[in-house]
Amino acid sequence: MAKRYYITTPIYYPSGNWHIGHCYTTVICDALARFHKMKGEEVFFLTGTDEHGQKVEKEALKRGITPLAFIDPLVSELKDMWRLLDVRYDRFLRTTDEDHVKCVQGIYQKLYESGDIYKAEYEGYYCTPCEAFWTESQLKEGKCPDCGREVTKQREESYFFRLSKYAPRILKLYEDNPQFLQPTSRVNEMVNNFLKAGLQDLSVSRTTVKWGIPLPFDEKHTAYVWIDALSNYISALGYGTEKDGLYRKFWPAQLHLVGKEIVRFHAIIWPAILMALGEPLPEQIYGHGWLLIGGEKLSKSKENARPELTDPYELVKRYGADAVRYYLLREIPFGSDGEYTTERFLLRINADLSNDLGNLVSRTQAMIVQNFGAVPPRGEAEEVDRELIAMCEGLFGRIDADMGALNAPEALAEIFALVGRANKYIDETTPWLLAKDPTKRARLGTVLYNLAETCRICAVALKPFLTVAPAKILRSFSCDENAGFDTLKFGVLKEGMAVEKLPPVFPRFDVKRELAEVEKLVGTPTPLPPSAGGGKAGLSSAGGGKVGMSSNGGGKAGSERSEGGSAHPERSEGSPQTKSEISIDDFAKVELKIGEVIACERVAKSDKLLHETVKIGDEVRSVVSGIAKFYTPEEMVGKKVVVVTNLKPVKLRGVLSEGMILCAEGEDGTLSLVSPEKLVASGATVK
RNA sequence: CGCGGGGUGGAGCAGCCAGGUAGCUCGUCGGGCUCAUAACCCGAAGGUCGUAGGUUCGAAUCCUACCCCCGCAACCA
Repeated sequence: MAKRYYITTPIYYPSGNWHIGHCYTTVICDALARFHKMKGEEVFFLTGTDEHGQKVEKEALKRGITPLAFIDPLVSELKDMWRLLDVRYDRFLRTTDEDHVKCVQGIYQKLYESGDIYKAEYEGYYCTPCEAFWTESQLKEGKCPDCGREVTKQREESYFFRLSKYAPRILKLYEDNPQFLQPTSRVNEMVNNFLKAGLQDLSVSRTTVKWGIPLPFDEKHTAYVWIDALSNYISALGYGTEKDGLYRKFWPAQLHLVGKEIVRFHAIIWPAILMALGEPLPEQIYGHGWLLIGGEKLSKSKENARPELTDPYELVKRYGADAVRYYLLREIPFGSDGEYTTERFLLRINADLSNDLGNLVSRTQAMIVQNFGAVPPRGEAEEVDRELIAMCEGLFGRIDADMGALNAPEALAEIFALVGRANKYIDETTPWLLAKDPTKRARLGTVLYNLAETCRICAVALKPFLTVAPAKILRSFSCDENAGFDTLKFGVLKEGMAVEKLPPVFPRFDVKRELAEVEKLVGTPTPLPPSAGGGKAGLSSAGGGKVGMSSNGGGKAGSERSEGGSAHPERSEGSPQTKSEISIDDFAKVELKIGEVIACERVAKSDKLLHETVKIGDEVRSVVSGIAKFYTPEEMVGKKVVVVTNLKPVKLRGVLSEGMILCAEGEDGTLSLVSPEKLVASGATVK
């Protein structure tokens, strides 16, 4: 029986902001799935969406539509994105799918009956703004650990999962099984942060959220979104139903690939649930790093942030699925965070795909077509040939080892080492000289055969990673584009097979021109880092935004909230510093007035915030600003400042802020207040 | 003493766990080649491996202390 391989992505929370981070996780999984399929294994690749929870409920309510009406378009967008990137999953699970809902209910029922889920009063502390319950031990100095605001004691009825009971077994699991959680640094994180302190029983139901799965034994309660979400890994296979053939075949999974921010749920809660159910545990949880967007890291200075094109749709449209897949699989250092910039992207695909691989195919095919018209006969191998052939023969073993360690960048490096070797081989054997000497025709044939065969082998090896070009290359050598890894040996091409000269498989991009166009597309021009570009007056404060790779959505790690992953609110259209052109009407939406600071104090337990009382005409407002590092409360008093007066009020550190004071931000991040040049009465309009 | 990651030629990184000539990609400079997508091949320059001690015949690697950067916790409206 064929070996089986079950691999999953997290299920994604439909926030309406599908970004390149989602692509990263999913493309790696897709490459792994394809790789194992090509090895002849039976593969099941699962992805999907996590659709329940308070946040969706609220968003839908806000729009006056049903949750599903809100979610459906987002889900089809996501599926479109996978189609664009040639991601081929075996199932796309939505947590609103009927079979999933039934399965989750079954899980609750079973755990309830076994006593692992029990009903209790949740005497907790409620933080109204966060809508979160906290236990006494979770509080920080008696305040909400999430936002630091006051909490009130309340009781809520809730069902609990006996997570505490499983802590020792989970610790032992890590010890006995170093492969279970990777990279190993994550193990320390789990052990130090959570397990050592001892686990609390986990509240696994909500009465405040309606958009979710009702508990079978108590309809007033809705399933906790993380239990709902995690269950997808087995519900997708029909766990607990009569049709559990897939489950029996594929469970336990070989790999749950997740972003590092949700490792905790996968490495602690999920195994505990499976233990409680008496089911086998997945073989491995891998917590990958994040893709950082924009900017050449550096300090806090946000001036270095460059506008980057990161919209996956745009990227694929512009550069093709292969280029995007290649970059994601090749450039991000394995296991750690990586950084995306348009420039690096372009340099990478130009250097590897166009210059090395595409050009190798071009020159090989050109010479074959010019001199033979088809695959030439293969003669006696010389020393140089043998070196190339040996490298071809050993290729599969090397990439198999790399992929076994989930190391796609290294596997690709191996393939491109062979591409490089072949380019060098051309210089060593100088086929264009051989072609001029009729007595060397046999040797020429051998050289070109070796090159053609190397091209074919590289194409086959690249198939899990790239989905367009390898097939094209294989067809142009009259080879089966569906070939598996069993063809990764030297000598498969036969004399006389037709060879077609392809147009450039990967056309080169003019980096300078692309960068300029991307800037135009995304917005503001790039301030050259070393130049004295000066500061920017900005409403915006976020710099190079970080994009969470694959937030599963059920709230940030460490919190008990059910509100759902807002892991990447920073990036809206384009990059934060990049504004597109607007009309005067758009500008008119912002109401700016002159205000006078009449009182100012630090915000308690905050190192960045000042709380100003600002007089704007007859009105007095409370405003909080993140400028404590640059201005003392004393010097603020009496200042005339520009205030955005129609901004939606928010609470920062528990203090109400009813506006924003404009500042210019210097190159080093220093903030400087913007003030009227001449004497103007407070309340005056700024336009 | 909150948790975690990191500091290696101009840029991005590997090497560290198991100490033994500091390596890769890109960039720069020089040369070669003309089959090829101004691509390809060769060579060179460029490094106090964050700092200071220690262990050792020998330290980027092991130990100790310290400095700096980033992320999270927990705040830039």
